[in-house]
Amino acid sequence: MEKSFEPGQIEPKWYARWEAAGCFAPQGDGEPYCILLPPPNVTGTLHMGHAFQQTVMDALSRYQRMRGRRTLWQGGTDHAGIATQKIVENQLAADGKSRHDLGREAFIDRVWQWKELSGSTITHQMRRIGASVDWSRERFTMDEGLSTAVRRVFVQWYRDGLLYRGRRLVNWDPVLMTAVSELEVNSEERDGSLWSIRYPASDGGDGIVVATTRPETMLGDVAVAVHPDDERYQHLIGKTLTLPLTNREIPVIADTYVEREFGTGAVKITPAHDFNDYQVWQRHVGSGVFDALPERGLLAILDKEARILGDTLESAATAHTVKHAAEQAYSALEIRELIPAQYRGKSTRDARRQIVADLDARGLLVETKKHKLQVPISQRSDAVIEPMLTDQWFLDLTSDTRADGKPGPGGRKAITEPALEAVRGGAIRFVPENWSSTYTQWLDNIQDWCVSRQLWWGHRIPAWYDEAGNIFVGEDEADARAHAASAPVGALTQDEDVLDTWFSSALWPFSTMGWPHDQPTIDGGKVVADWSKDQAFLPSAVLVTGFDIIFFWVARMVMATQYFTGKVPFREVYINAIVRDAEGQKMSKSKGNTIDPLDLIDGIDLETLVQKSTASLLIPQVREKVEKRIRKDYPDGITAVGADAMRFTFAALATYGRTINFDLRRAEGYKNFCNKLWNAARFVLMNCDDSGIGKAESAIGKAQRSGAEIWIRSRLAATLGEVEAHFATYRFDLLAQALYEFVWNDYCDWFLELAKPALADASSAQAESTRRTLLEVLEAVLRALHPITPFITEEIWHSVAPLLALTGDSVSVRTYPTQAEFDDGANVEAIADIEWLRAVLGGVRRIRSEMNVSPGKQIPLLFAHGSALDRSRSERFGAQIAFLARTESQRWLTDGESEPASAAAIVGDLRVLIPLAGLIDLGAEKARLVKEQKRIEGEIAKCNGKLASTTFVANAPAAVVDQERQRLADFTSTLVALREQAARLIEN
RNA sequence: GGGUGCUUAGCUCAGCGGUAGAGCGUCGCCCUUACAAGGCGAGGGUCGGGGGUUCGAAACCCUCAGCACCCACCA
Repeated sequence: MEKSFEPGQIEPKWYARWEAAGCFAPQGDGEPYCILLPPPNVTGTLHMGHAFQQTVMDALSRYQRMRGRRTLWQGGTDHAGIATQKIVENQLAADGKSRHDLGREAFIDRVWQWKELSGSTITHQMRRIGASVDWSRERFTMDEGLSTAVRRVFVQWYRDGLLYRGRRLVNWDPVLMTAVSELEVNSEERDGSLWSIRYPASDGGDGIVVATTRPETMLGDVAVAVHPDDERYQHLIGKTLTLPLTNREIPVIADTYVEREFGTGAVKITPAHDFNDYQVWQRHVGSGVFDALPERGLLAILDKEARILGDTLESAATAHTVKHAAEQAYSALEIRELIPAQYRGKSTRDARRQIVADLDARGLLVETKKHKLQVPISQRSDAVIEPMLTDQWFLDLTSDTRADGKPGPGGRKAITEPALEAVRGGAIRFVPENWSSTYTQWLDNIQDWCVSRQLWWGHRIPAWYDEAGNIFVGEDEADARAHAASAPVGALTQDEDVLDTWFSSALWPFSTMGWPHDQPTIDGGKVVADWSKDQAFLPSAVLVTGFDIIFFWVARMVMATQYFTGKVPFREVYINAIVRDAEGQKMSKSKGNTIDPLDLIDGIDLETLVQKSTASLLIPQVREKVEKRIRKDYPDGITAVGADAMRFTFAALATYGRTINFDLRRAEGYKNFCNKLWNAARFVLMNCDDSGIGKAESAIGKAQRSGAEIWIRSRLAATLGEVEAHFATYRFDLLAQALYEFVWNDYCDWFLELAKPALADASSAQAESTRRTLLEVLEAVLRALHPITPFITEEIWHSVAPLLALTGDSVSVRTYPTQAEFDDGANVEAIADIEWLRAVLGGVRRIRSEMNVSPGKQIPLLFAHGSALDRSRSERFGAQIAFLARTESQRWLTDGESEPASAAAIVGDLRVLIPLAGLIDLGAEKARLVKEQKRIEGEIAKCNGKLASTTFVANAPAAVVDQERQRLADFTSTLVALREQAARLIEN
């Protein structure tokens, strides 16, 4: 073995071997265990959050695989509709082109090329991380099988009356030119203005002053609302006002939605461009108020680029389909009556400026003041979202009855309720548990899901329209015709839109398992899934994911999977923390605080890192800022720590907390741990090579084990027990810590050191037994660590296993060690022995350190007082004490022999003496004893305080009281001994 | 406005009713034959403030303060 651990030299070869040997395919006939990889978006490369999550999933997969479960880690990637389309559009934009220049087909081809590139980058990264995904089953949300599932689901939901097409107010992104769901909209505070505008009464009175942040939408106003109890406006309720700049009359309505204290207490109602107004309008439809203009209440005054409608519509040539043409024609006719010509075709911004100016000119602008307002922002484009009335497809999640009026349950009962019940009833469990309330609260307040997107990249909606605008839904055109209630008028044209990317993600738990095919799914000549067999992996065991997609993905998977398979998609949802940088800041490219997991594994020099981090940044100021930050944060670049150390770091940071702050220094610390393990293995191998230890014929039995061996085995058993418990509760931090402490503090610091004297006479029975324990414990540790650090453990294991004559798999560590393997029952004495030894050595070392006795200096040691057990222990561990305490001699004080002036360590009744002669300063030792006395006196005072309390003695459990008494007794005898020693020094 | 977390050593975080812990950092002494990416030793905290429950509280309850995040319709 090399002298130090070089991850770069061992990691690459192992992954290739595992994969070639098919190690990651489900094997055996154990109980199935499945983890679904949240498919990464094919938008670029994986970041630290992915690496963290995948480390957790990989650790679980490898652990269960080693425990004999028939394990599948199902992997793949997601087409990520908007995000991916945008990346490719940006690439085109660099050449001054738009997707329309290429046309739909050519553009999609281009996106596929990008998908191949990005997808392979991602899978390469995952391999470097060590992810044990079964690549033979890798899927992509737009591959053939999954696309079939998408169509099947769409059609089925449609036929069950749960998917409907409707003209509704949706969140429109005017930059990306598509609808988005409410989840894709964030609210941000922005500086704006609040304008107060007078709407004169129709009868010539003063009318009402309304306050608005969006004056340009006034052209679409259908009413002004006031609070029903507002005395100021009582006389106007039911009357009409004249909408300024137009000749329209609009009613004053009363609605409790209005806050009397805000603004003027009067709100303009624009149902086509505001969600609240839409609801107010709906409440008053049919109340008689709107009879004069029922339809206009729904008319959008803005087009899809958020410009005031009008003349632009004349060139409706941009309409790509019958559907769009019809929609726009519908709007165009009536809207022309609504909108004065001078505002048509203007952007919201320009229209606002002009309308405010015009109002001011007519003396109707009462006041303009600064105002902070919450603005809806598109997550994808940062554009200000425009609520817009359009035709979209929705999944009904709210009604009790079918949308199409046929008998059957509606969305709430058919889809939402079962999803709530799954969590309430415990069929699905969140870890940590409190996330379940986040989930249920969202589902309780869910809205219908807008599933259509005006994009090209994605699953095209399987709906067709005839020339009369009738809808035909089917898995393909023929199917759609076959299921039609009446024959289509003229030719059919397929819907231009695609589905929300989360639509296919929602099906991931069963679409990847071959649903709905009865026959195996073949891709590229190989079977990737077979529903008849693979549904055994449903429900999967655990979903590992971030809380940011509980709504987007987790809830929707539950809804879809239950609806179509009758099963929950997973039994547990482990919500992992979000990875932040060392200062707790979100990682983002524009901040320059992202780290590519591969750069942490392989290392990267500063200049390359700067170049890489700034390459994709287009704004010079951002570029400069990022460069500055990187030069400050990583003055020497990033040192290579290897995949194992990175993984161990992630495990150690995986607490139940919500965020983890990733600190590079932590990773360097765990690289040292890997090195420690490596060197421990070197030591063991140096001592055990060719010794024949562990061969089947070896006669070494339990009886010959030394106290140290029994002790380390019992410590290992305890550690394995802890690890098992922590795996069950997803406490990777505690698990990593338990293993770290065992390897470093118990095995390396103590057992290896204790083994050295035992190995001195290589041919002795003691040496033989020790070698066997060294090997057995090391081998078990390697297996125990394997799920977290697979590469280094695999590498070392192949050197260690043959020495134990293990006939294990030639490719990989395969079974997980159990507590029972090392739990030898009664070992109380051995443990007490080692504790004694550690106390003796600790005492001597402290004296050496505090008295400034050079660590290399050999010292004489005297034992005094002690019991027969102390005497026996000092004899049994004489060699270890000599080695670890560097003694030149050890002996017991004989009866009647006077004790020389010494520094003393007190261990129970025993006193371990180091004679002063020339070695130790008398004054310093006195001071040391006094200090120690003070500490003990403090402890004694605490014990006495407790025991003096009658309520404590009366009420505390007997065991606690006894423990306290024992502590008092121990401290007291130690104090006595310390005092005696101090007195003896003074005599001298 | 509603909700969920967090506040423990210089930093990052475990502990969640019975002697305050870990890693990193700091300070000594050491190249001791696996490892200086190391060894040995040391220092460092009235567990955010204030109440309460209890024999006993960092932990349980109440309250205040600060921080973070999620949801929500003040135009």
